[in-house]
Amino acid sequence: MEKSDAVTALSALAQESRLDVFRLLVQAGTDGMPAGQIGERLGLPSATLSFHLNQLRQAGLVTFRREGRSLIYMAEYAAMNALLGYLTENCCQGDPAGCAVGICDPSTLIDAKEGIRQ
Amino acid sequence: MEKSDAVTALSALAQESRLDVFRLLVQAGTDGMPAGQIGERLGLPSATLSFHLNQLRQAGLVTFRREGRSLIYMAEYAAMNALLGYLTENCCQGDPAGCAVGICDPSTLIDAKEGIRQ
DNA sequence: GATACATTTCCATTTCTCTAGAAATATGGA
DNA sequence: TCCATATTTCTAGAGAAATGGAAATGTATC
Repeated sequence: MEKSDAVTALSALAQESRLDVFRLLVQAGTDGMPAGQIGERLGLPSATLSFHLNQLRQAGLVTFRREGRSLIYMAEYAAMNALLGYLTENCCQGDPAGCAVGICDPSTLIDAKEGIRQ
Repeated sequence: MEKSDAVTALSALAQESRLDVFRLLVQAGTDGMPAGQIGERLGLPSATLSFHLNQLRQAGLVTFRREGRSLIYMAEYAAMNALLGYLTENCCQGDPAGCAVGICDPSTLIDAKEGIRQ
C-alpha cells in the first residue's frame, strides 16, 4: 500500500458520518445495504450521504452494485485489511512475536488464515 | 473506545506529515526520538512539526518526556491497538474465525499473546 | 411516454485545517 | 547573569472539507 492511499483511506474514515457508514457496512457484510436505508438509519439527508459515500468509494473502502432503482453499497474488506497492515507494518522492528496483523473478511475465511499479505 | 476518540485518532493519522511522524516513532520503539531529530529526518520546520506533534499528542497517539533541552516523543502503542480494535470491532458479525485483531506492543509482548481487549 | 422513486450532481456558504515566520518559553552551560 | 539551543505558542493567510436545498439523472411501472 502506498502512503497516499493510506492517507486517503484514513481521511475517509476520519469523519463521524463516514465512520458510521463504514461500520454499518462492515456489519452488513457481503449483502451490503442500499443507500436509502443507510441514510434512514443514520439520519442523513440524501445529498450529504451521497457526498460521504463518494468519499468512501474514492478511497476504495466501499463498492456498490445496482439492484433495480437502488444502489447497494458494501464494505471493501481487502482495503480495510491493507490499511491495518500499513499501520502496523513497521511495528516491533519486524519481530512477529509482538506484532499480529488484524485480518477480517467474511467472504475469504480460508485466505484469512493463511494471511493476505505476502 | 468512543467513536469521537476514533475519529480524533483517524484525523490525526490522516495527514501525510503526521503519518510519517507516527510511523517513524513506531519504528523508533520505546526509546522514542527527540523532536529536533524528527524534524530533521522529515524536513519539517519546527513550528510545523510542533503543530503536528501536538495533534498526535491530543489524539493520544504519542507521548513525550523531557531529557535536558530535548523533548523525546514516542508512539503510544496501546492507542494504536485500540484504534485497530475499533475498526474491526463489528467485523464478520462477531465470528472470531474470520476476524483476528492486530496487536502490536514491543513493551508488553506477553499481554499481546493473551489479547489486550477483554 | 408519463409518473414515481432512488440517488446523484450542482452550488454557495460556512467551518475547519495546514503552513511557517516571528516571538516567547524552558533548559543547560560559561 | 548572559548566551546558545530546543521547542513551543502566536498569528494570519491560503486552501480544503462539510453541509444541505434544488435541480438533474437514471430506473421501473403503468
